[in-house]
Amino acid sequence: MVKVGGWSLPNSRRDEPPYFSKTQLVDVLEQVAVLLELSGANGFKVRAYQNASRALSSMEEDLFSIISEGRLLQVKGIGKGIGGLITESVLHGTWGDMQSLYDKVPTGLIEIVGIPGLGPKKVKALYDSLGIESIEQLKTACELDHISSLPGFGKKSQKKIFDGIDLLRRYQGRTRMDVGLLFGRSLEEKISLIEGVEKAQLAGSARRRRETIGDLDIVVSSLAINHQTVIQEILGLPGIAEVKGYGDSKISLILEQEMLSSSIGTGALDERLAETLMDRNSDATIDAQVRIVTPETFPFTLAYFTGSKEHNIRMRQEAINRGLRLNEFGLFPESLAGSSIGMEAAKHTLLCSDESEIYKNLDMHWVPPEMREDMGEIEAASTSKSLLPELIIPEDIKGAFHNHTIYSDGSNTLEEMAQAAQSLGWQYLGIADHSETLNIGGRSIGISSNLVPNQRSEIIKLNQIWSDEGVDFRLFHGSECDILADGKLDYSDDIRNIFSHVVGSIHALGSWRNRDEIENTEMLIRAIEDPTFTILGHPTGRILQVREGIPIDMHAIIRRMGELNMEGNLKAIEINASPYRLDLDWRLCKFAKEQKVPICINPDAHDVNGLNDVWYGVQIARKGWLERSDILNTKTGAEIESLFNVR
DNA sequence: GCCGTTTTCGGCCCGACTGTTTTCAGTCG
Repeated sequence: MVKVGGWSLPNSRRDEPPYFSKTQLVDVLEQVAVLLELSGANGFKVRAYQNASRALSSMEEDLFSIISEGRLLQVKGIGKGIGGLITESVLHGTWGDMQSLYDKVPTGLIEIVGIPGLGPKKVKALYDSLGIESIEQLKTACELDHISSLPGFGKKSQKKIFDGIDLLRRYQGRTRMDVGLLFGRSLEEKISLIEGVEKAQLAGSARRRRETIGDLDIVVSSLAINHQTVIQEILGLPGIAEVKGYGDSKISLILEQEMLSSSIGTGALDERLAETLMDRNSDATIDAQVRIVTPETFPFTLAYFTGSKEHNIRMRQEAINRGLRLNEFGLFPESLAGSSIGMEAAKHTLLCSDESEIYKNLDMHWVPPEMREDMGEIEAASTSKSLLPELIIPEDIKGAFHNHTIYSDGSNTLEEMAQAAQSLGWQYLGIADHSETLNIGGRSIGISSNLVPNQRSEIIKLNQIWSDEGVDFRLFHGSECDILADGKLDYSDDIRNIFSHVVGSIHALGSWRNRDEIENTEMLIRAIEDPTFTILGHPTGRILQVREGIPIDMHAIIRRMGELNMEGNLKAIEINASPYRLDLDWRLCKFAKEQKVPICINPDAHDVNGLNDVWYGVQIARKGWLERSDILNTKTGAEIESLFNVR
């Protein structure tokens, strides 16, 4: 989904190259693709811009270096045309004649393509014939019955557009992973219990563990003779706000809160979340697509609706390379399928009892769902000895380093937090309360310098008790220390040296937002280089669906941390496991691993229940290709003690 | 616009669904 805000070419805040950052280029290329589409450009050209944007965003090296060294055109997906535009903008700060494209397309059109059923072609037709360039105008045109007589439109289209405008207004966009999974598992469970259902499995972005989920996809396996009764049963389930449509093999639904209230057998974690949602009297809903297939077809359909679009494209290409064709019903020789399509073509499918056999027929190892994003997994799975990592699991976690108590803005005591950690089977808990300068809304939140020793002695006392009792558990006395606008850390050097570990975090985002990426990166690196600095907390400050992170070159920061680690320091980076943050972004995890920067999965808990959030962090780590050995909090308490500043 | 055991043009992933048409274009995932 394209954001409408900031729909213009960026101006540079710098007076020397690089005038623009990679992130800015990624955004511009994506916008250009949309504008081209709306102005009726060739679809393949549009895709070229999308591909180039994607290529840039997954590029790990510094863009300016690549351009300076003349290596830009070696990047797959960037050719002469787009490469020239990128080079011009970065080196000279200008955008060629791109401004004319921006001028040509009214920004209102971008909003209009968000209406379900209206794509770029139809939006352009409305603009060309009726001059419609805003949602308001479109609504009026519907009311005046001006749409239905247009070629290619009709009465039904007009009504659909009119209803769609309302839908767009209510449309919440994507749903956070925790909430989406809650709905998804609940529906999955209810369908599984229906008679005649062999299996119901969540697919789509929920199964891939994206940090936000668009709509839910559920694939249901059932013998053909049972399909009709199963469909009727599903339509009658509680918690369905609306049935958008259904046929012989597919149901499209909108789920509402009641779906959660009657859920059974979910863990304590999910029950609490369900309660919270109900308490807030939230009107959150989520769309769900249910596909009913036969047991033989199930693995193909599951794989098809699990892979990201990009992963699936690559998979189909792998099939083509072997004289095969892959669709949601099977994998079959092109020669036998001929001109038939869909289920008919799949009559000749190779039999696969599960997903792994589909991959095997394409000479690949099975790829965990989280990794199906075309981020290198196809290549890694295609080698004779798999290069896919053995992904971390939640049970590997032995503690966490960033948690709050009543000393700052937490709501439980040291003892209560420790007890909760012990009941999770952890060997340690890192306390990292806020530092002195932090105040939110004029209220001071952090621990003042003179109170730090109090917390220290309380922790020493508790640790002594466990040690005496022979309990393998300890608290680490750390700090979530503010990184100030000039890159200095809060507290004096003396105070910071008291702590076993320092989680450096940015909280006062204002000045960081008003600076460019290059300056922010410089300041943050300055903070990281401080000898007392241990862990970078919620690295970009993003809050999912609320605010973007600060402009920052994460690749450069991770590279620098890697260098410092090579010099014998311990500089780690956090995956903040709060489902509303999930920052570090999963796309950067693999890079951090390659640069030898350890990752911590930190729940950032503010109460005893918050510790459970670690589970979401593990999902992100899996998505980011991380193994047990990449994660700092899979180490034992004794190992961490020897790594930290513990005296 | 990008790409290439088919090096400079002709491809570029697959299919369902919808509504408009009367064979298909556009949208969606």
